[in-house]
Amino acid sequence: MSKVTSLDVARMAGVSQSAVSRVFTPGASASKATAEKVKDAAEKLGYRPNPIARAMITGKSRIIGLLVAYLDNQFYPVAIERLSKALQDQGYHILIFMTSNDEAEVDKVVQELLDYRVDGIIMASVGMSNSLTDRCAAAGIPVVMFNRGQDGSGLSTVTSANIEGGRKAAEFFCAAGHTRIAHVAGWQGASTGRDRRYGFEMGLTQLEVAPVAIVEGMYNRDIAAEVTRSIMAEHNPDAIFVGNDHMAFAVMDVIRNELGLSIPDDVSIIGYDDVPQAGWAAYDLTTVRQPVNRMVEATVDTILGQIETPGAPTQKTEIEGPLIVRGSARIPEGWTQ
Amino acid sequence: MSKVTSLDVARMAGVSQSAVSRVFTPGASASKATAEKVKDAAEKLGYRPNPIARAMITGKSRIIGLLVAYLDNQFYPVAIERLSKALQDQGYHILIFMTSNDEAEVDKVVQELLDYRVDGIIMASVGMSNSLTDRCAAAGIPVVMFNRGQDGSGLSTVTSANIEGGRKAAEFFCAAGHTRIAHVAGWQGASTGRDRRYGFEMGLTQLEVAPVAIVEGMYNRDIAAEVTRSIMAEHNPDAIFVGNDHMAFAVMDVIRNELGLSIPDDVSIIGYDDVPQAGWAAYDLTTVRQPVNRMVEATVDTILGQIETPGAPTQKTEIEGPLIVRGSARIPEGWTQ
DNA sequence: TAGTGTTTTGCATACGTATGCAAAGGCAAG
DNA sequence: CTTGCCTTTGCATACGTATGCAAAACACTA
Repeated sequence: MSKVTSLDVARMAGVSQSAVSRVFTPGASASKATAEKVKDAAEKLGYRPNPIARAMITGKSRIIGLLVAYLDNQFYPVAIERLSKALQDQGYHILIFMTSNDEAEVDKVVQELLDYRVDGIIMASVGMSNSLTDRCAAAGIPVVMFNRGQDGSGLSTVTSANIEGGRKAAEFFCAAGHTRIAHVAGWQGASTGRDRRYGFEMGLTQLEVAPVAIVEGMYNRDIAAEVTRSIMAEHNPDAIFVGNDHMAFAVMDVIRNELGLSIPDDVSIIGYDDVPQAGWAAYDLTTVRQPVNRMVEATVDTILGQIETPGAPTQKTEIEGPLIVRGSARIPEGWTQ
Repeated sequence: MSKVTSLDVARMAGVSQSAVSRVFTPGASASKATAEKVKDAAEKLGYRPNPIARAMITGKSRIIGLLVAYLDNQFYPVAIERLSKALQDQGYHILIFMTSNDEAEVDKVVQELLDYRVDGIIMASVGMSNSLTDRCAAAGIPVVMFNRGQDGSGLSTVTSANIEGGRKAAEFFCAAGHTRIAHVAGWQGASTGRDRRYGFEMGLTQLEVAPVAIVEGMYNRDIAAEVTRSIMAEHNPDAIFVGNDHMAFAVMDVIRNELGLSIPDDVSIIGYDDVPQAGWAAYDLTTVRQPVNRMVEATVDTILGQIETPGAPTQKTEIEGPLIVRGSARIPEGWTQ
């Protein structure tokens, strides 16, 4: 039974409870001798400090709350895996919550996280009401938005260079000589969706090409498939930039298997994210990579920085990702970059 | 600042701190009148009970530890999403850990969970040393293995009917007239891998068919691809049963894109799990479904049951799943089931 | 040896809640 | 009005640790 407390250890080692506490508290003063005695006794009794009691005193739980909206888009499982490992290495633990993007639900969940006195909150592709960001700030709990910006909130964010990424897709299509270009955009309620679209449109404009269609796919597979059917029927595009890989797979399925067209001979496709499946032979998707590793690294650095240095300024990190050229989009002649 | 305690509420409501506590403790006695006063005051002050302090007293944290090994196999993200939502609905929270299947690492992580006094542990496709199961039992912390059996451990398990599933694949292949049948098995260190293989072999034996090859794919995409190349070169099978969908996609990629063969004309493929991608047009995979919803339901019921009724017997739940017939395997004539 | 500065140690208390116990209150039957 | 029973309430304490404070031990110099 693991009911052994610091007091038991103290008695066995012949010291006070405070001494035991200090031995297990990094940065507290304890002589070499007592540390030895205490560690021995602790070992013998199988003592381990109780994190709950510790959190009670210090107000620090060494727990980080993680909110995630989607798990069907492979990008997030991968990111979570990395995040989780990185934080574990730093001695933090993750309290995970699945939530929709419904504001009321998010607020409820965040409130629970605040109750738990988590040391920080990471929101993966989830938005947060302003009243709630205020509450977090008031409680001194740092928040980092992963793969999502939030204007005017003063929160730290980590994203890829979405505008630039959208522009890259536009340039690649134009360089390959496409003229009937469409865009199945991500949810316009999210900054990623807006930025990629904006960058793409801007890129086309600069090259003096007008898109034949831009429709919203909501980052949802079924909706993406549905709008693809309409776009193809109504505008017959020869190139489609899709707001993320997850939707791009649906778009490709419709084009190849329902319409019997060939990719990239009839239609070129570019996605966004570079999830693992994008590299699988069945899709072989040309896509703008979001550098998960570096995004995770930045997220962890940011949140730990703010935890350890309260009052540190928030950071907005934007990480550039390359266009990964595979076989789903026609390759411009002489393309080297 | 959310530093308002039950004492503050008590003062405002003109009652004792105990009264406040009782109002917020389901099943404690409090009169209608004081409940009213207390709730009003709490509302006004923005009071919320501190779960940490509560856990300190009761020894119950309302946190459940979740260990996961893989997230690249889509089956687990989906399961986690369901698990998470179901437990949230019951007022539990999830502390999630990513871990390899390395025993030392698992033990370390579980020890941390024990430190946190979690109310229960769910292990998704992860094994646990016997010394550790003993420790959990001693600490009175129930453990449920999700999608993994563990012989002789006395732990509760929730799996699908893997042996039966393997047999279904064998019968389907034989009914379709396949004669050169192979199996890319899952990791034989896991009960799922062993059971599916055993059921498959048994099914073939009963129909008096001998497999041309059985090799281990380790539930790993790259390894599965590699063994597929060997199998195809050496044994030229006309049907392959693959230990899970995740590997099956790799197998299909190799067969279609590297070898230029047709599925199912040249080779029939059956997978296991029925992950969302299996239904996507690019793969259209015939597969044995693991009924995630019911498995999650059983897992939640089991663990909550054991939490609420300490000393309740462990349960081994096995849930049968149907063969989902799609286009990746030749369909036997007159197949109706 | 005395004196000074630096560690180390123990004591006591605090963190925010739940709960056993006994006192107080409410209500109905006699 | 008393008796008895059930409900509600407050008091006090406990959970397991961290930490400010002052006493004690130590190290070193003069």
